[in-house]
Order: sequence, then C-alpha cells, then structure tokens
Amino acid sequence: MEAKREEIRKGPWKAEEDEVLINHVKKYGPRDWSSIRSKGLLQRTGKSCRLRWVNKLRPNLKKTDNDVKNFWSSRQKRLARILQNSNPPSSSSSSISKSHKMNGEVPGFEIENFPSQVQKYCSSMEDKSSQSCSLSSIDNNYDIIKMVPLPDLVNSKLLHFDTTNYAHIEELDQRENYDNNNNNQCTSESQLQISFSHVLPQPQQDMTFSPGSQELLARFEDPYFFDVFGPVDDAPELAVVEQPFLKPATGCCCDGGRDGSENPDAFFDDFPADMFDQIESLPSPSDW
DNA sequence: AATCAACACAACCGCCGGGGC
DNA sequence: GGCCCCGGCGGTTGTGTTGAT
Repeated sequence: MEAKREEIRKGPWKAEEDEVLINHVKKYGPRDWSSIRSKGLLQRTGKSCRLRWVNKLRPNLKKTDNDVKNFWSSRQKRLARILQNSNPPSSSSSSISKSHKMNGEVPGFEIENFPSQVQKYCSSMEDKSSQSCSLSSIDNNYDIIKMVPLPDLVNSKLLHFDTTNYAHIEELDQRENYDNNNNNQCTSESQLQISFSHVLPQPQQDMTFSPGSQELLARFEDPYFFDVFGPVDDAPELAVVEQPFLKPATGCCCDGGRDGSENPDAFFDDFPADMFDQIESLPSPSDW
C-alpha cells in the first residue's frame, strides 16, 4: 500500500523552526511533541522536536545530556585507540591468561613493568600485611590485580579491576572505620565503581601492558589523580561529582589530543574543570 | 595553501519502560 | 492482558572546525 508519505524534515534546524517550536512550548508546555507535526506546524517528528528542545532551546539549559554523552564517547574512542596502538604486535609474555590467573600468577604483571613509584610501593606493601599489593597477587574477589596507590594514600585506596571488568576503588581502612562506627557516610562501593568506570576503560581480560599502556598506568601515580574522588576524610560518597577534575599544578601537562601523538596523558588532560558542576549529587545510601 | 586526522557538536536511530485506552 | 503512543536514554552517524604537516 502506497500511503501518502508525509515529508519529514531531517538535519540541522533552521531559526524559523526553532521559533515555531518555542512558540509551541510557550503555548502548550514541553509536551505533546507529536502534535507539532500533526498540527502541521513543523515537518519534524515529535522525537526530533523534543530533542531539539531538551538539548538546545529550553531555558536554563544545562549542557549535561548530549554534551556529556559525546564527551565520554569521544574519550572512550580515544582511549581505545591509545590502548590499541600501544599494544605490541604479539606479546604473549605480557598478557594475562586465564590459566595463570587461576594459579594466582599473572605473567606480564611483573613488577618491573610498572612505574618506579608503583614498584616501590608494592615492595613496601609486601612487607606489611596479607593485603599485599603485590602485582602478581590474586584475591578472592578480584581476579586480576591490585595496584597503584600513592605513598600518602597507602591503606586508604586501592584500585581494582574486578571480575566484571570494571575498575573501581576500594577504600579499605576507610570503609572499615565507617562500618565499625556504623557511620552513614560509609562509602558506597557501587557508587565509586560507577564513577570510576567512567574515567577508565574497561580492561580486557587479555589486556597487555606495553610501554604506552604503562604510561597510562603511570598516570595513577599523579597525586592529583585521586582527587576526583574527593578527600577521603570528608565526604567519601561520590566525591567525584562534587569536585571538578583537577589538573596537577605542575608538570604532566599536556600536548596530547589532536596531534596524533597518542600520548595517554591526553585522555586526562582536557577534562573541563566545571564539567560536574551542574550534576546533582546522588543521594547517600542512607537515603535510599 | 592544500590536505589530512582528530575532535566537537548536532542530530538521528533503536530500544525500552510507563501510562492510557 | 494487549496494544499503542510517548518520552527517555544510550549508541551511532554526519558535518563542521581546528591544528599539524
């Protein structure tokens, strides 16, 4: 059946169309989007009208929707490219195999493959407790690795890649203390996991750590890196939305980006300082 | 100046859940 | 309960811009 095809306009919006849309919203409010077309006001789908309003035209527009999505999307793509390009052609000795993980051994995670500060820290931790940060150790819950604390964050934060391939931080001592005190400020691990998984790529099971990737990992040495999670002592819950990403005051800045140099630093360097300003804080677990 | 790669941005598409009939 | 419509969201695509070569 050859129904009469109404012409549906696509592509960039004209100023006249915006005007019509705005007038419609003024009259009827931001709803009944499909009626805009049925009334013959615009040859746009209701979805298209809604999207235009939400993303561009509405008053007090907070650019936290499409822009943020695009931001993370581009970051993700760039990081994927960085990691891919930095992988050696074949490096079986530096990849993590399932069998090795079952044995608690992780070839390629030899400590000498990691930045010097990580090596130092891990050496020191191995002397301290059963919660060793040995890069080759495996515990029950996280089948890949623990790594990368800073000297002044020892016993407070460890980075994990867990079995779901999400990276997250566990605040060992902090959580313990809060639990002991039955304190509502106890960090929600799931919140941290969500937040952090936005920052980092999900590591692959066979992730390799070539020199380029090591550079990326080395970024965790940056004392400001963990600032995105806010001060541990103050408000552990989802500090990431309360505090803008901070750049180091000195050093490790940044020529990366569109020059194709594929410097892993570039991934972290262009986070807009106010990017989380307009995101509302999530309720604390106690409010759930 | 021309070309190219990478990026930013705008918009569309597909899927899903909720609500009304 | 099933269907349909609508709105929301995540993923993707298309296009313009920018900076390097």
